[in-house]
Amino acid sequence: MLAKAKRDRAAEQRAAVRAEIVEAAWELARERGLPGVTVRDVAERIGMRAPSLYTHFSSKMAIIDAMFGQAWIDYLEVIRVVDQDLPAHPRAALATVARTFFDFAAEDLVRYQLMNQRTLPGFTPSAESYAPAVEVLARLDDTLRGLGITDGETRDIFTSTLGGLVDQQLANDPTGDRWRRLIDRVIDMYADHLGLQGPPLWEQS
Amino acid sequence: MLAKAKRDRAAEQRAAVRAEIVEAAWELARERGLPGVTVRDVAERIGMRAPSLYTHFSSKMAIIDAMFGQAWIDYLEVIRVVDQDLPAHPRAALATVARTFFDFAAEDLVRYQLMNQRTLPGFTPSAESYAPAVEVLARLDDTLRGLGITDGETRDIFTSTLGGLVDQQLANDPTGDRWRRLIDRVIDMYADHLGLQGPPLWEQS
DNA sequence: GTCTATACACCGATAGAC
DNA sequence: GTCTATCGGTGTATAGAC
Repeated sequence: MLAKAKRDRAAEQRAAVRAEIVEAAWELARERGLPGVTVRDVAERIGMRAPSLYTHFSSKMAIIDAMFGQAWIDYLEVIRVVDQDLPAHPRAALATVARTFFDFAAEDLVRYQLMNQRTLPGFTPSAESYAPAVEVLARLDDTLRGLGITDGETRDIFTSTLGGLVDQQLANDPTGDRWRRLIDRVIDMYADHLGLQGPPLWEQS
Repeated sequence: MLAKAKRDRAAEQRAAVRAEIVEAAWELARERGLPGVTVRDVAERIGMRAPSLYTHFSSKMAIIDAMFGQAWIDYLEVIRVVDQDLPAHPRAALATVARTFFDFAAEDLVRYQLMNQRTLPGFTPSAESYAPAVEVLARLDDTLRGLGITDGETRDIFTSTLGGLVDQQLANDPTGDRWRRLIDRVIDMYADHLGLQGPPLWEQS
């Protein structure tokens, strides 16, 4: 029993150090982009030397992989909360889903690149890190099914249209809201295309 | 006169070498991604040593900048041809514009990343290299205006929706056509939203 | 587990001979 | 204009002392 408790404390300590490493890696990524994350600098930021990190991660890619997984887990937590009280109005529900995704993405360009774009040549997420991404998509499917959207192509149009707004925002106006302001119009356009009932979110002049 | 002719030949030679360098850089980028483009390897590919490249480009970034400019010039040439006989039917014209962009983008993932995404930390195109991109957007404005689309937001919806299809295609199904097949549906959705007349491109079952 | 020291490969860029 | 040689730096990763 004593031994058990001791092992648990050690495991907790190791997990804490791992989290500290990943957090430092995120800081560097935000400041200098994903390629700016180097083992040396991550170690320095938490008062370690580079070789010490290899006690906790087998390689730099393992650190990136942990960042990828954590980002999707963070988003999963966000939508778990949001999904609990989506508006009853279908268009408003779609707009809420869209705005939640948009804001999470726009909040952190580097995180979005890591999560959704193939920006790191050679990086492929591990099955473990990919799992929360799969769950996010499954939940989105559930939500859309609740609104009567069951067709795969129709779902693809939703995700790609939304992704397009995010991409343009991040690429061309990273600190503004030029494309965010279009969310309601785009949701109406999509809802009209589906024949979703209810008043439009956006009033054309 | 003789001196003039001699200078011209020298200038042509220099331009040819520059083009050769840029072409070799593209080959490397396609094979190994944009970060895989190194001055050494570009030089080796054309039978030179790395320092010799600095006779033709002041830095590696200058090479990337030339690649950026050339990519947009290439696309400009494509749409100059396509614009000459766009279909009379407005929806068909939109679909042609969309398919032209989509296919050019999907043809070369790395080129698309360089042209349209902020994937290289620290790279900002020079004014000269950016000029053809501006002209492409101006021509798109002309085309859309010809279809009665004059509002900036409405234009932004077109470009972002189209970009979204491309991004999803490249990120999730780079060799397939899962999102390309949605172009007609998406164009109809957009045209319906605008109140564009004419029969739909895509027949819902 | 963390450290120092270091290996090894690679990078962009420059100096100076030819 | 191209070369050889090299600088000063980067990177990931390992060996071995403590």
